[in-house]
Amino acid sequence: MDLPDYHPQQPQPLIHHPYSYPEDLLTLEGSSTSQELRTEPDSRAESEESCPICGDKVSGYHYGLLTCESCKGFFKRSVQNNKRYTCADQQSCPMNLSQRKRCPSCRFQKCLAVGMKREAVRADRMRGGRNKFGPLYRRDRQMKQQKVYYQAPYRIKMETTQTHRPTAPNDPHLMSSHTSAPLPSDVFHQSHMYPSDMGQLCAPMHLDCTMNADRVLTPLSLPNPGLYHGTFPGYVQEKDEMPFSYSQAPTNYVHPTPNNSFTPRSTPTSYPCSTLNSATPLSQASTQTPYTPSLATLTPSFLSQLLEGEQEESQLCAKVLTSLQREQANRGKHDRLNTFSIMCKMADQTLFGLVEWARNSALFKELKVDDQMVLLQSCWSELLVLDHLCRQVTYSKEDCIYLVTGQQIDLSTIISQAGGRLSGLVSRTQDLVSKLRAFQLDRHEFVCLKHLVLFNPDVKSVQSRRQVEQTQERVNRALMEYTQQSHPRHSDKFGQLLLRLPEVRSISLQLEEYLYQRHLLGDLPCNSLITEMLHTKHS
DNA sequence: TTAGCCTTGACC
DNA sequence: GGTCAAGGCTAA
Repeated sequence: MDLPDYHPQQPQPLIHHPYSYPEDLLTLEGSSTSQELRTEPDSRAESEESCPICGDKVSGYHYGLLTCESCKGFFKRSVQNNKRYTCADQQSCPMNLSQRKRCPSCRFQKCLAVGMKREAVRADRMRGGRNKFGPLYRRDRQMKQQKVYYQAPYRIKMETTQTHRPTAPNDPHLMSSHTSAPLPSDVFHQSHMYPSDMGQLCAPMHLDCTMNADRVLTPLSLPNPGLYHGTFPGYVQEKDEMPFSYSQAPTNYVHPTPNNSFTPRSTPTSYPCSTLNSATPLSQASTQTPYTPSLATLTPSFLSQLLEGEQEESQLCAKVLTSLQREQANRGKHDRLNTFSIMCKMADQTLFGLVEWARNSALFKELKVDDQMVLLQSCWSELLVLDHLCRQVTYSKEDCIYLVTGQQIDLSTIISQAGGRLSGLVSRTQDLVSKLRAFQLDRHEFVCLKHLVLFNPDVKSVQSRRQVEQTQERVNRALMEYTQQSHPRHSDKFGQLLLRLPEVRSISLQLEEYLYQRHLLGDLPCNSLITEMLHTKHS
């Protein structure tokens, strides 16, 4: 498999500099064997570190971070001469020691992306002396000397900005050991509604639960996190891993406040139109054929019930964390998951949650099991993308990506460390996040979009096509009525939302393609639902 | 144009 | 006076 931005033959450099990085490019783009390439923290002198731009030997701090001499010179020339480069390709050229000269555009972009500062190039060209970054360089050096290496059972090798601590799981399933708690992989097993081949795909992982349920992931803290650059994580980062420790969840902990005024998932919904009070029960309504839209009688209850099936973010977070902790606990000290694998596991657990969500949907339950299967098989990646979008719009800060585990990662970090293919995917998704933010999308609308994606009558081999079609029309109508009433001044919001769905579809297809290629390279974790979904589709 | 080496000068 | 991160020089 030829991945233009993936170069396993050229191990990417191990890096560490004051502004945050995944310790190695392999964490996001590398193969699952990347751990073999890593060295122990602080085992190398600063001069032996690798340039975050090209991987060459670092010669010192230059314009904000540790870089090699050539990238220092390149950046200086570019800024001093006000260069404007153009990439002849797709702005995703590989950047390493042998290829750094090929595309100055991508090189300069990477310089900026990893944190080199234009303002450190002196306008007056005065030589010598110190610049304003001196204290920052000093502090970074001090931090490098600290050998704080927390022995957490689970580490994520990526610069993150913790924005909240998830609530402790209150789901009794999560509190108990694996002997009694159904693993997420049992979602299919327990349903007994899918053919055996589907069930076999999701064999339990037999993981031990080694952590207390009331422990949560928290970042290590530094005395003066505010002293650092905005992208700096604010806590000690080892060269090759981003440590997390477990600590007791504070009793007064509150889940992060959504970025906008969303109605919490579990909170009873209110509607802008007071006339929308009576409701047709979902089960009754779904049996109506043909569906006759009735604004005054259907929408509120219909939307409420759609929302009822939504999973609490804190519960999902706890589930994912528990699963990851089990996984790590089951692994040896030298067999830790790399970041890409951790991301896959997160996505996998999220997908289990989405399958569970669909299964709990009253509308979905009314479909034949075979139809349920083909619909889920068709739209799983779209649901993942929508779920991700919802999380970003609700919780993430600008220029950050909010993980299901509650951690935030600077977008620049991801873009700079991921290969072109993945960073392109991330950028595309972020563009969509921005658009949805502008629309002030709320949870009602998201849940409608999820249902619209799920109930796709165009899926091949759907038997009860008419039923799927009617449900989709019904959700469609509910969304339209809701947007008209909740945003009367934005008359076209409904249409604008629907226009985003092809982009969701396109991103999801790109995601599938990317994941499948990584799967062929052996980078995807075994026994994952995502892998099986990919297999089914490609078979 | 690149990149390795040199010079400079404020800060410690 | 040493350090080191700026800018400058120059061979390739």
